[in-house]
Amino acid sequence: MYFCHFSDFLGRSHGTPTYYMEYNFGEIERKWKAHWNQTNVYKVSNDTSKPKCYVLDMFPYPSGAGLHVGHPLGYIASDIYARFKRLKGFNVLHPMGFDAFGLPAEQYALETGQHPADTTEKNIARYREQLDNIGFCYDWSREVRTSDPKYYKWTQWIFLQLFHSWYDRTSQKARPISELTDIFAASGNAGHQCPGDDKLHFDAATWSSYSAEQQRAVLMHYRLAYQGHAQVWWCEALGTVLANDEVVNGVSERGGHPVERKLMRQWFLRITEYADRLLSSLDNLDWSDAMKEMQRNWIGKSSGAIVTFNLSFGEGRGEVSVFTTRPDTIFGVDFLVLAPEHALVDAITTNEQRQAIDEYRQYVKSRSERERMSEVKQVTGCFTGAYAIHPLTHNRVPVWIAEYVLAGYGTGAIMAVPSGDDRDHAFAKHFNIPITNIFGDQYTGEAAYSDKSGSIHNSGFLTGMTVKDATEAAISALEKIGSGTRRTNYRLRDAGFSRQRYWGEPFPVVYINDIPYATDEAPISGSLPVELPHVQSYKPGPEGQGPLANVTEWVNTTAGQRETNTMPGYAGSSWYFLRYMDPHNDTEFAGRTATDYWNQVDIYVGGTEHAVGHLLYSRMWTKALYDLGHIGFDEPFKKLLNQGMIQGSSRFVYRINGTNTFVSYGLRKQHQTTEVRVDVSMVNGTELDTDAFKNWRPEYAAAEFILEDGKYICGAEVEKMSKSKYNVVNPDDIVKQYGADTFRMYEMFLGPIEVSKPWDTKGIEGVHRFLKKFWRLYNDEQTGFIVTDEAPTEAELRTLHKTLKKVSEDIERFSFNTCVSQFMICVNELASAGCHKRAILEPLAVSLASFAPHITEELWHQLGHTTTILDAAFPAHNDSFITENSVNYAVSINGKKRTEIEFALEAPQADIEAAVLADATVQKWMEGKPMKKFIFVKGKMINVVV
RNA sequence: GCGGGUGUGGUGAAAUUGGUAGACACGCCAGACUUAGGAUCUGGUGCUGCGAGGCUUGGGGGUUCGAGUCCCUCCACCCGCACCA
Repeated sequence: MYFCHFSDFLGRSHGTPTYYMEYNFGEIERKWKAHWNQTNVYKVSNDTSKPKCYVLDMFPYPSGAGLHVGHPLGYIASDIYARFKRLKGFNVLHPMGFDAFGLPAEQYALETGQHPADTTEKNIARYREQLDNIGFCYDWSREVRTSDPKYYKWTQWIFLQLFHSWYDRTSQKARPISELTDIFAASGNAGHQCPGDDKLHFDAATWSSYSAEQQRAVLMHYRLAYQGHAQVWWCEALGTVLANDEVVNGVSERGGHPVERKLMRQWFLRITEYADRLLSSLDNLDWSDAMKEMQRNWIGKSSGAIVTFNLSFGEGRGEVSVFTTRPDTIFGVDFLVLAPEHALVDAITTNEQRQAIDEYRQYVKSRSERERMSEVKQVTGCFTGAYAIHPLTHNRVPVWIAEYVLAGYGTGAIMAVPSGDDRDHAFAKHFNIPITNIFGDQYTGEAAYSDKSGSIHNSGFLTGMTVKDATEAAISALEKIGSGTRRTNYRLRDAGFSRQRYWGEPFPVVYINDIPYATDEAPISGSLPVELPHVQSYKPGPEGQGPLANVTEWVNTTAGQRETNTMPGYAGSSWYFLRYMDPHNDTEFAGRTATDYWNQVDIYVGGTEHAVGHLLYSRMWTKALYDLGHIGFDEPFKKLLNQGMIQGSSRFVYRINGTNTFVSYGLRKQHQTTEVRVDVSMVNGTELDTDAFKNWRPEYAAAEFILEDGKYICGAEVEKMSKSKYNVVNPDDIVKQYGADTFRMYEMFLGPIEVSKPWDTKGIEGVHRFLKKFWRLYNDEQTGFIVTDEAPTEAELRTLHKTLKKVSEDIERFSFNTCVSQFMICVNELASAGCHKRAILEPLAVSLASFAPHITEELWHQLGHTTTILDAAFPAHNDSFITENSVNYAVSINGKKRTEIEFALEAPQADIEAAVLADATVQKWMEGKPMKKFIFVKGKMINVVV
């Protein structure tokens, strides 16, 4: 039997397979994919005595562009891990789904005039096809789509749980709001400071005297999902609200229209109540330091004090609070600075300063946030004319406003200590404000001393103390006179939860007389889900409202008007890992038996781009559901693995300016040229297929080329893989050409999973050759199946067991590239030994099965098995086959390796020492000098010191 | 500026606890089989030197019998945060 190699290389079918004597990946993969599909091999049961393992991928947003070779990197890694754990006897949950709601789909729909439901459906079908092509072991019967009403019913339900809950700071957990009303009726809010308004105090009698509406308004300040007001970017020309990243340089990204800040009523999640728990429970997670650090930065905990200063402005009196992380520097305060937007500015500005202040505030308004953030060097500010009274020294200190103080952080006001803070120092120098030195010789007068070591000087009762002691002493002193209090501040803000969009989850909320009611409480008492109405037009509603505001028959119910905002993209993704556990449950978001069994995600694989968004929100939702008793764990993802990006490798040609002639890379310097990107599919390595280039576009049809060595060589550059850079490689093409098994292994072979690296299609040949060589251990191209029952040699057993050991250890530590190397070493050794023995090849096939599932399933059946290799057991390695009884020692003289000598492993050190010293090479390098020391590390090396 | 990470041949990389640096591949060179080779196989390939040898893990310094690995310092690049009080 002779096959045409050429067609084989292209992966074409041979018609009737007479059984694959040579590796015909196309037929093999087609056959087993169909078989696995028919026999439901990937279906996972919740009902088993096996130990569980939950392996999760970050589910994709199905964009119109489809997958490129970079996307599946993490999916392949998790698939290998999931298959490996199954072979190791675990019940493995490895699901996949789609994050199908979102802004891009709505945008794409608006642009193309298709309904987002239709485009999303199409995109998912395409993603599914591409994923299936790679041979993943997902249990598709558990698929979730966030845009499916059966799914978002429970997203809405969880929102209602948050709406009906408050955070008890004493017990540090969420509790039902009904318990809070009981507390208020009994003792007012004295024991539970209001998180939405810390000035709100009432006793039981006052609470009872409130009207039902007033009580609801108070409760809104406590709810975990609550309504408040926030600034959004409003674009009059587009008639819509824009996301932060849709606003570039103060105008809309689309169209460049002017935008303005607009205050709108919005839903929020009170994630700030969870700040401390989100921070402290990071310590127990098996996440990378970088990832934990990003979350810590985002939460931004800083401890210090609130200090209150009395104010005097002309005849007026008042007070202002500042937040400081350095209460120990209180005696160094030379002035206060308020944010220009601070509410007090108008009131305290004196008549003499009013014009200057108004002008300065006008100037600040004209500055975009981007400008305010990027210009760090320039010092600006304006004196208000008001003075503050220092609470300890009773000195008068001037009150300024400056753009470097932000309204939204702390209290929007600071106490400036120029001798201890760089920005305050620069400000004082610029405006000639006298500087009080509280650091003695440590402060030079040239730059602020912001170091926290050393001691405090010139500071009354704090003088001589360390920073730490002075901080404590200052806070107690301020507390005693009622001018300050200890305070922990967080950078973290409550999460905005409203979007003025169509393609998202509707809120289960109805307004009666403008007061929001949950649909599951009286007087609404409706049921979930609140379905998103299918509409033809989803243009923005009036006055910045979402498109749903136009659907009056949906908005107006007998009880009242529906909320017309929708939930943001992260709503559905904050809990999807729970739904996979029990995806068809109609009565609960997931049954408790299921969530108790599957518990936390053991390994979560995804990119770093979700470091703070998705990963923080899902942690908060998990904690809230845990507090309310719905699940039994309060962290969702035990271990996190961040895959690196696969970058594109772009190719360039060089057009001689003003001509249609292109010059090869090496000769381009001899001409004035313009760099032009070309599609990587037309380039083999760096050699351009000039005919393909001519056919690419009409304007290149008559292109001419200046070649070097008869070839046109392209320039190359590594950059992000994207359509616009013409460097996208589609996994479908690679699978067609080399097969899914080769593709999977090559992605893993590229390097460590966490590291970003460029895609290079050329390198795939090595992995493909490996699989062909592996195949030939089992099959001869002329005679077919050649596996024998001969007894294996010691060397063959050593090769096998070394491989089993390394591969099982490396998979556990997610080092997949080294596994592939080890398989190559193993197959190279077995091929050289001419090994075709079942005792070696059967376990080897199982060990490779998680990397190359198709070829190993085929060989498994050739070996006579009738059940799937997925249900085989991963062969245990036996150390006794691995240990060698002699070692080739590296022998060094003074730490430099000079020779190698072989000794038995158990040889006594004295014998070895004698033999080494007698060795001719050793004697030559010792140059007759006496030996000082003999270092012998058993099994490793020998060093002679002279 | 702060925090985190990375730096090893022409290329992707390996070296898990300090113990033979460059495994395994790509590419390249030479050869075998062949009508042919994008099939398969064999040998070579860090740099330098005719050679013995010398040099080599971003640069410099240190600890050690021994450092890619530990410590100090400097440099470059990537990621996150940032007039954050």
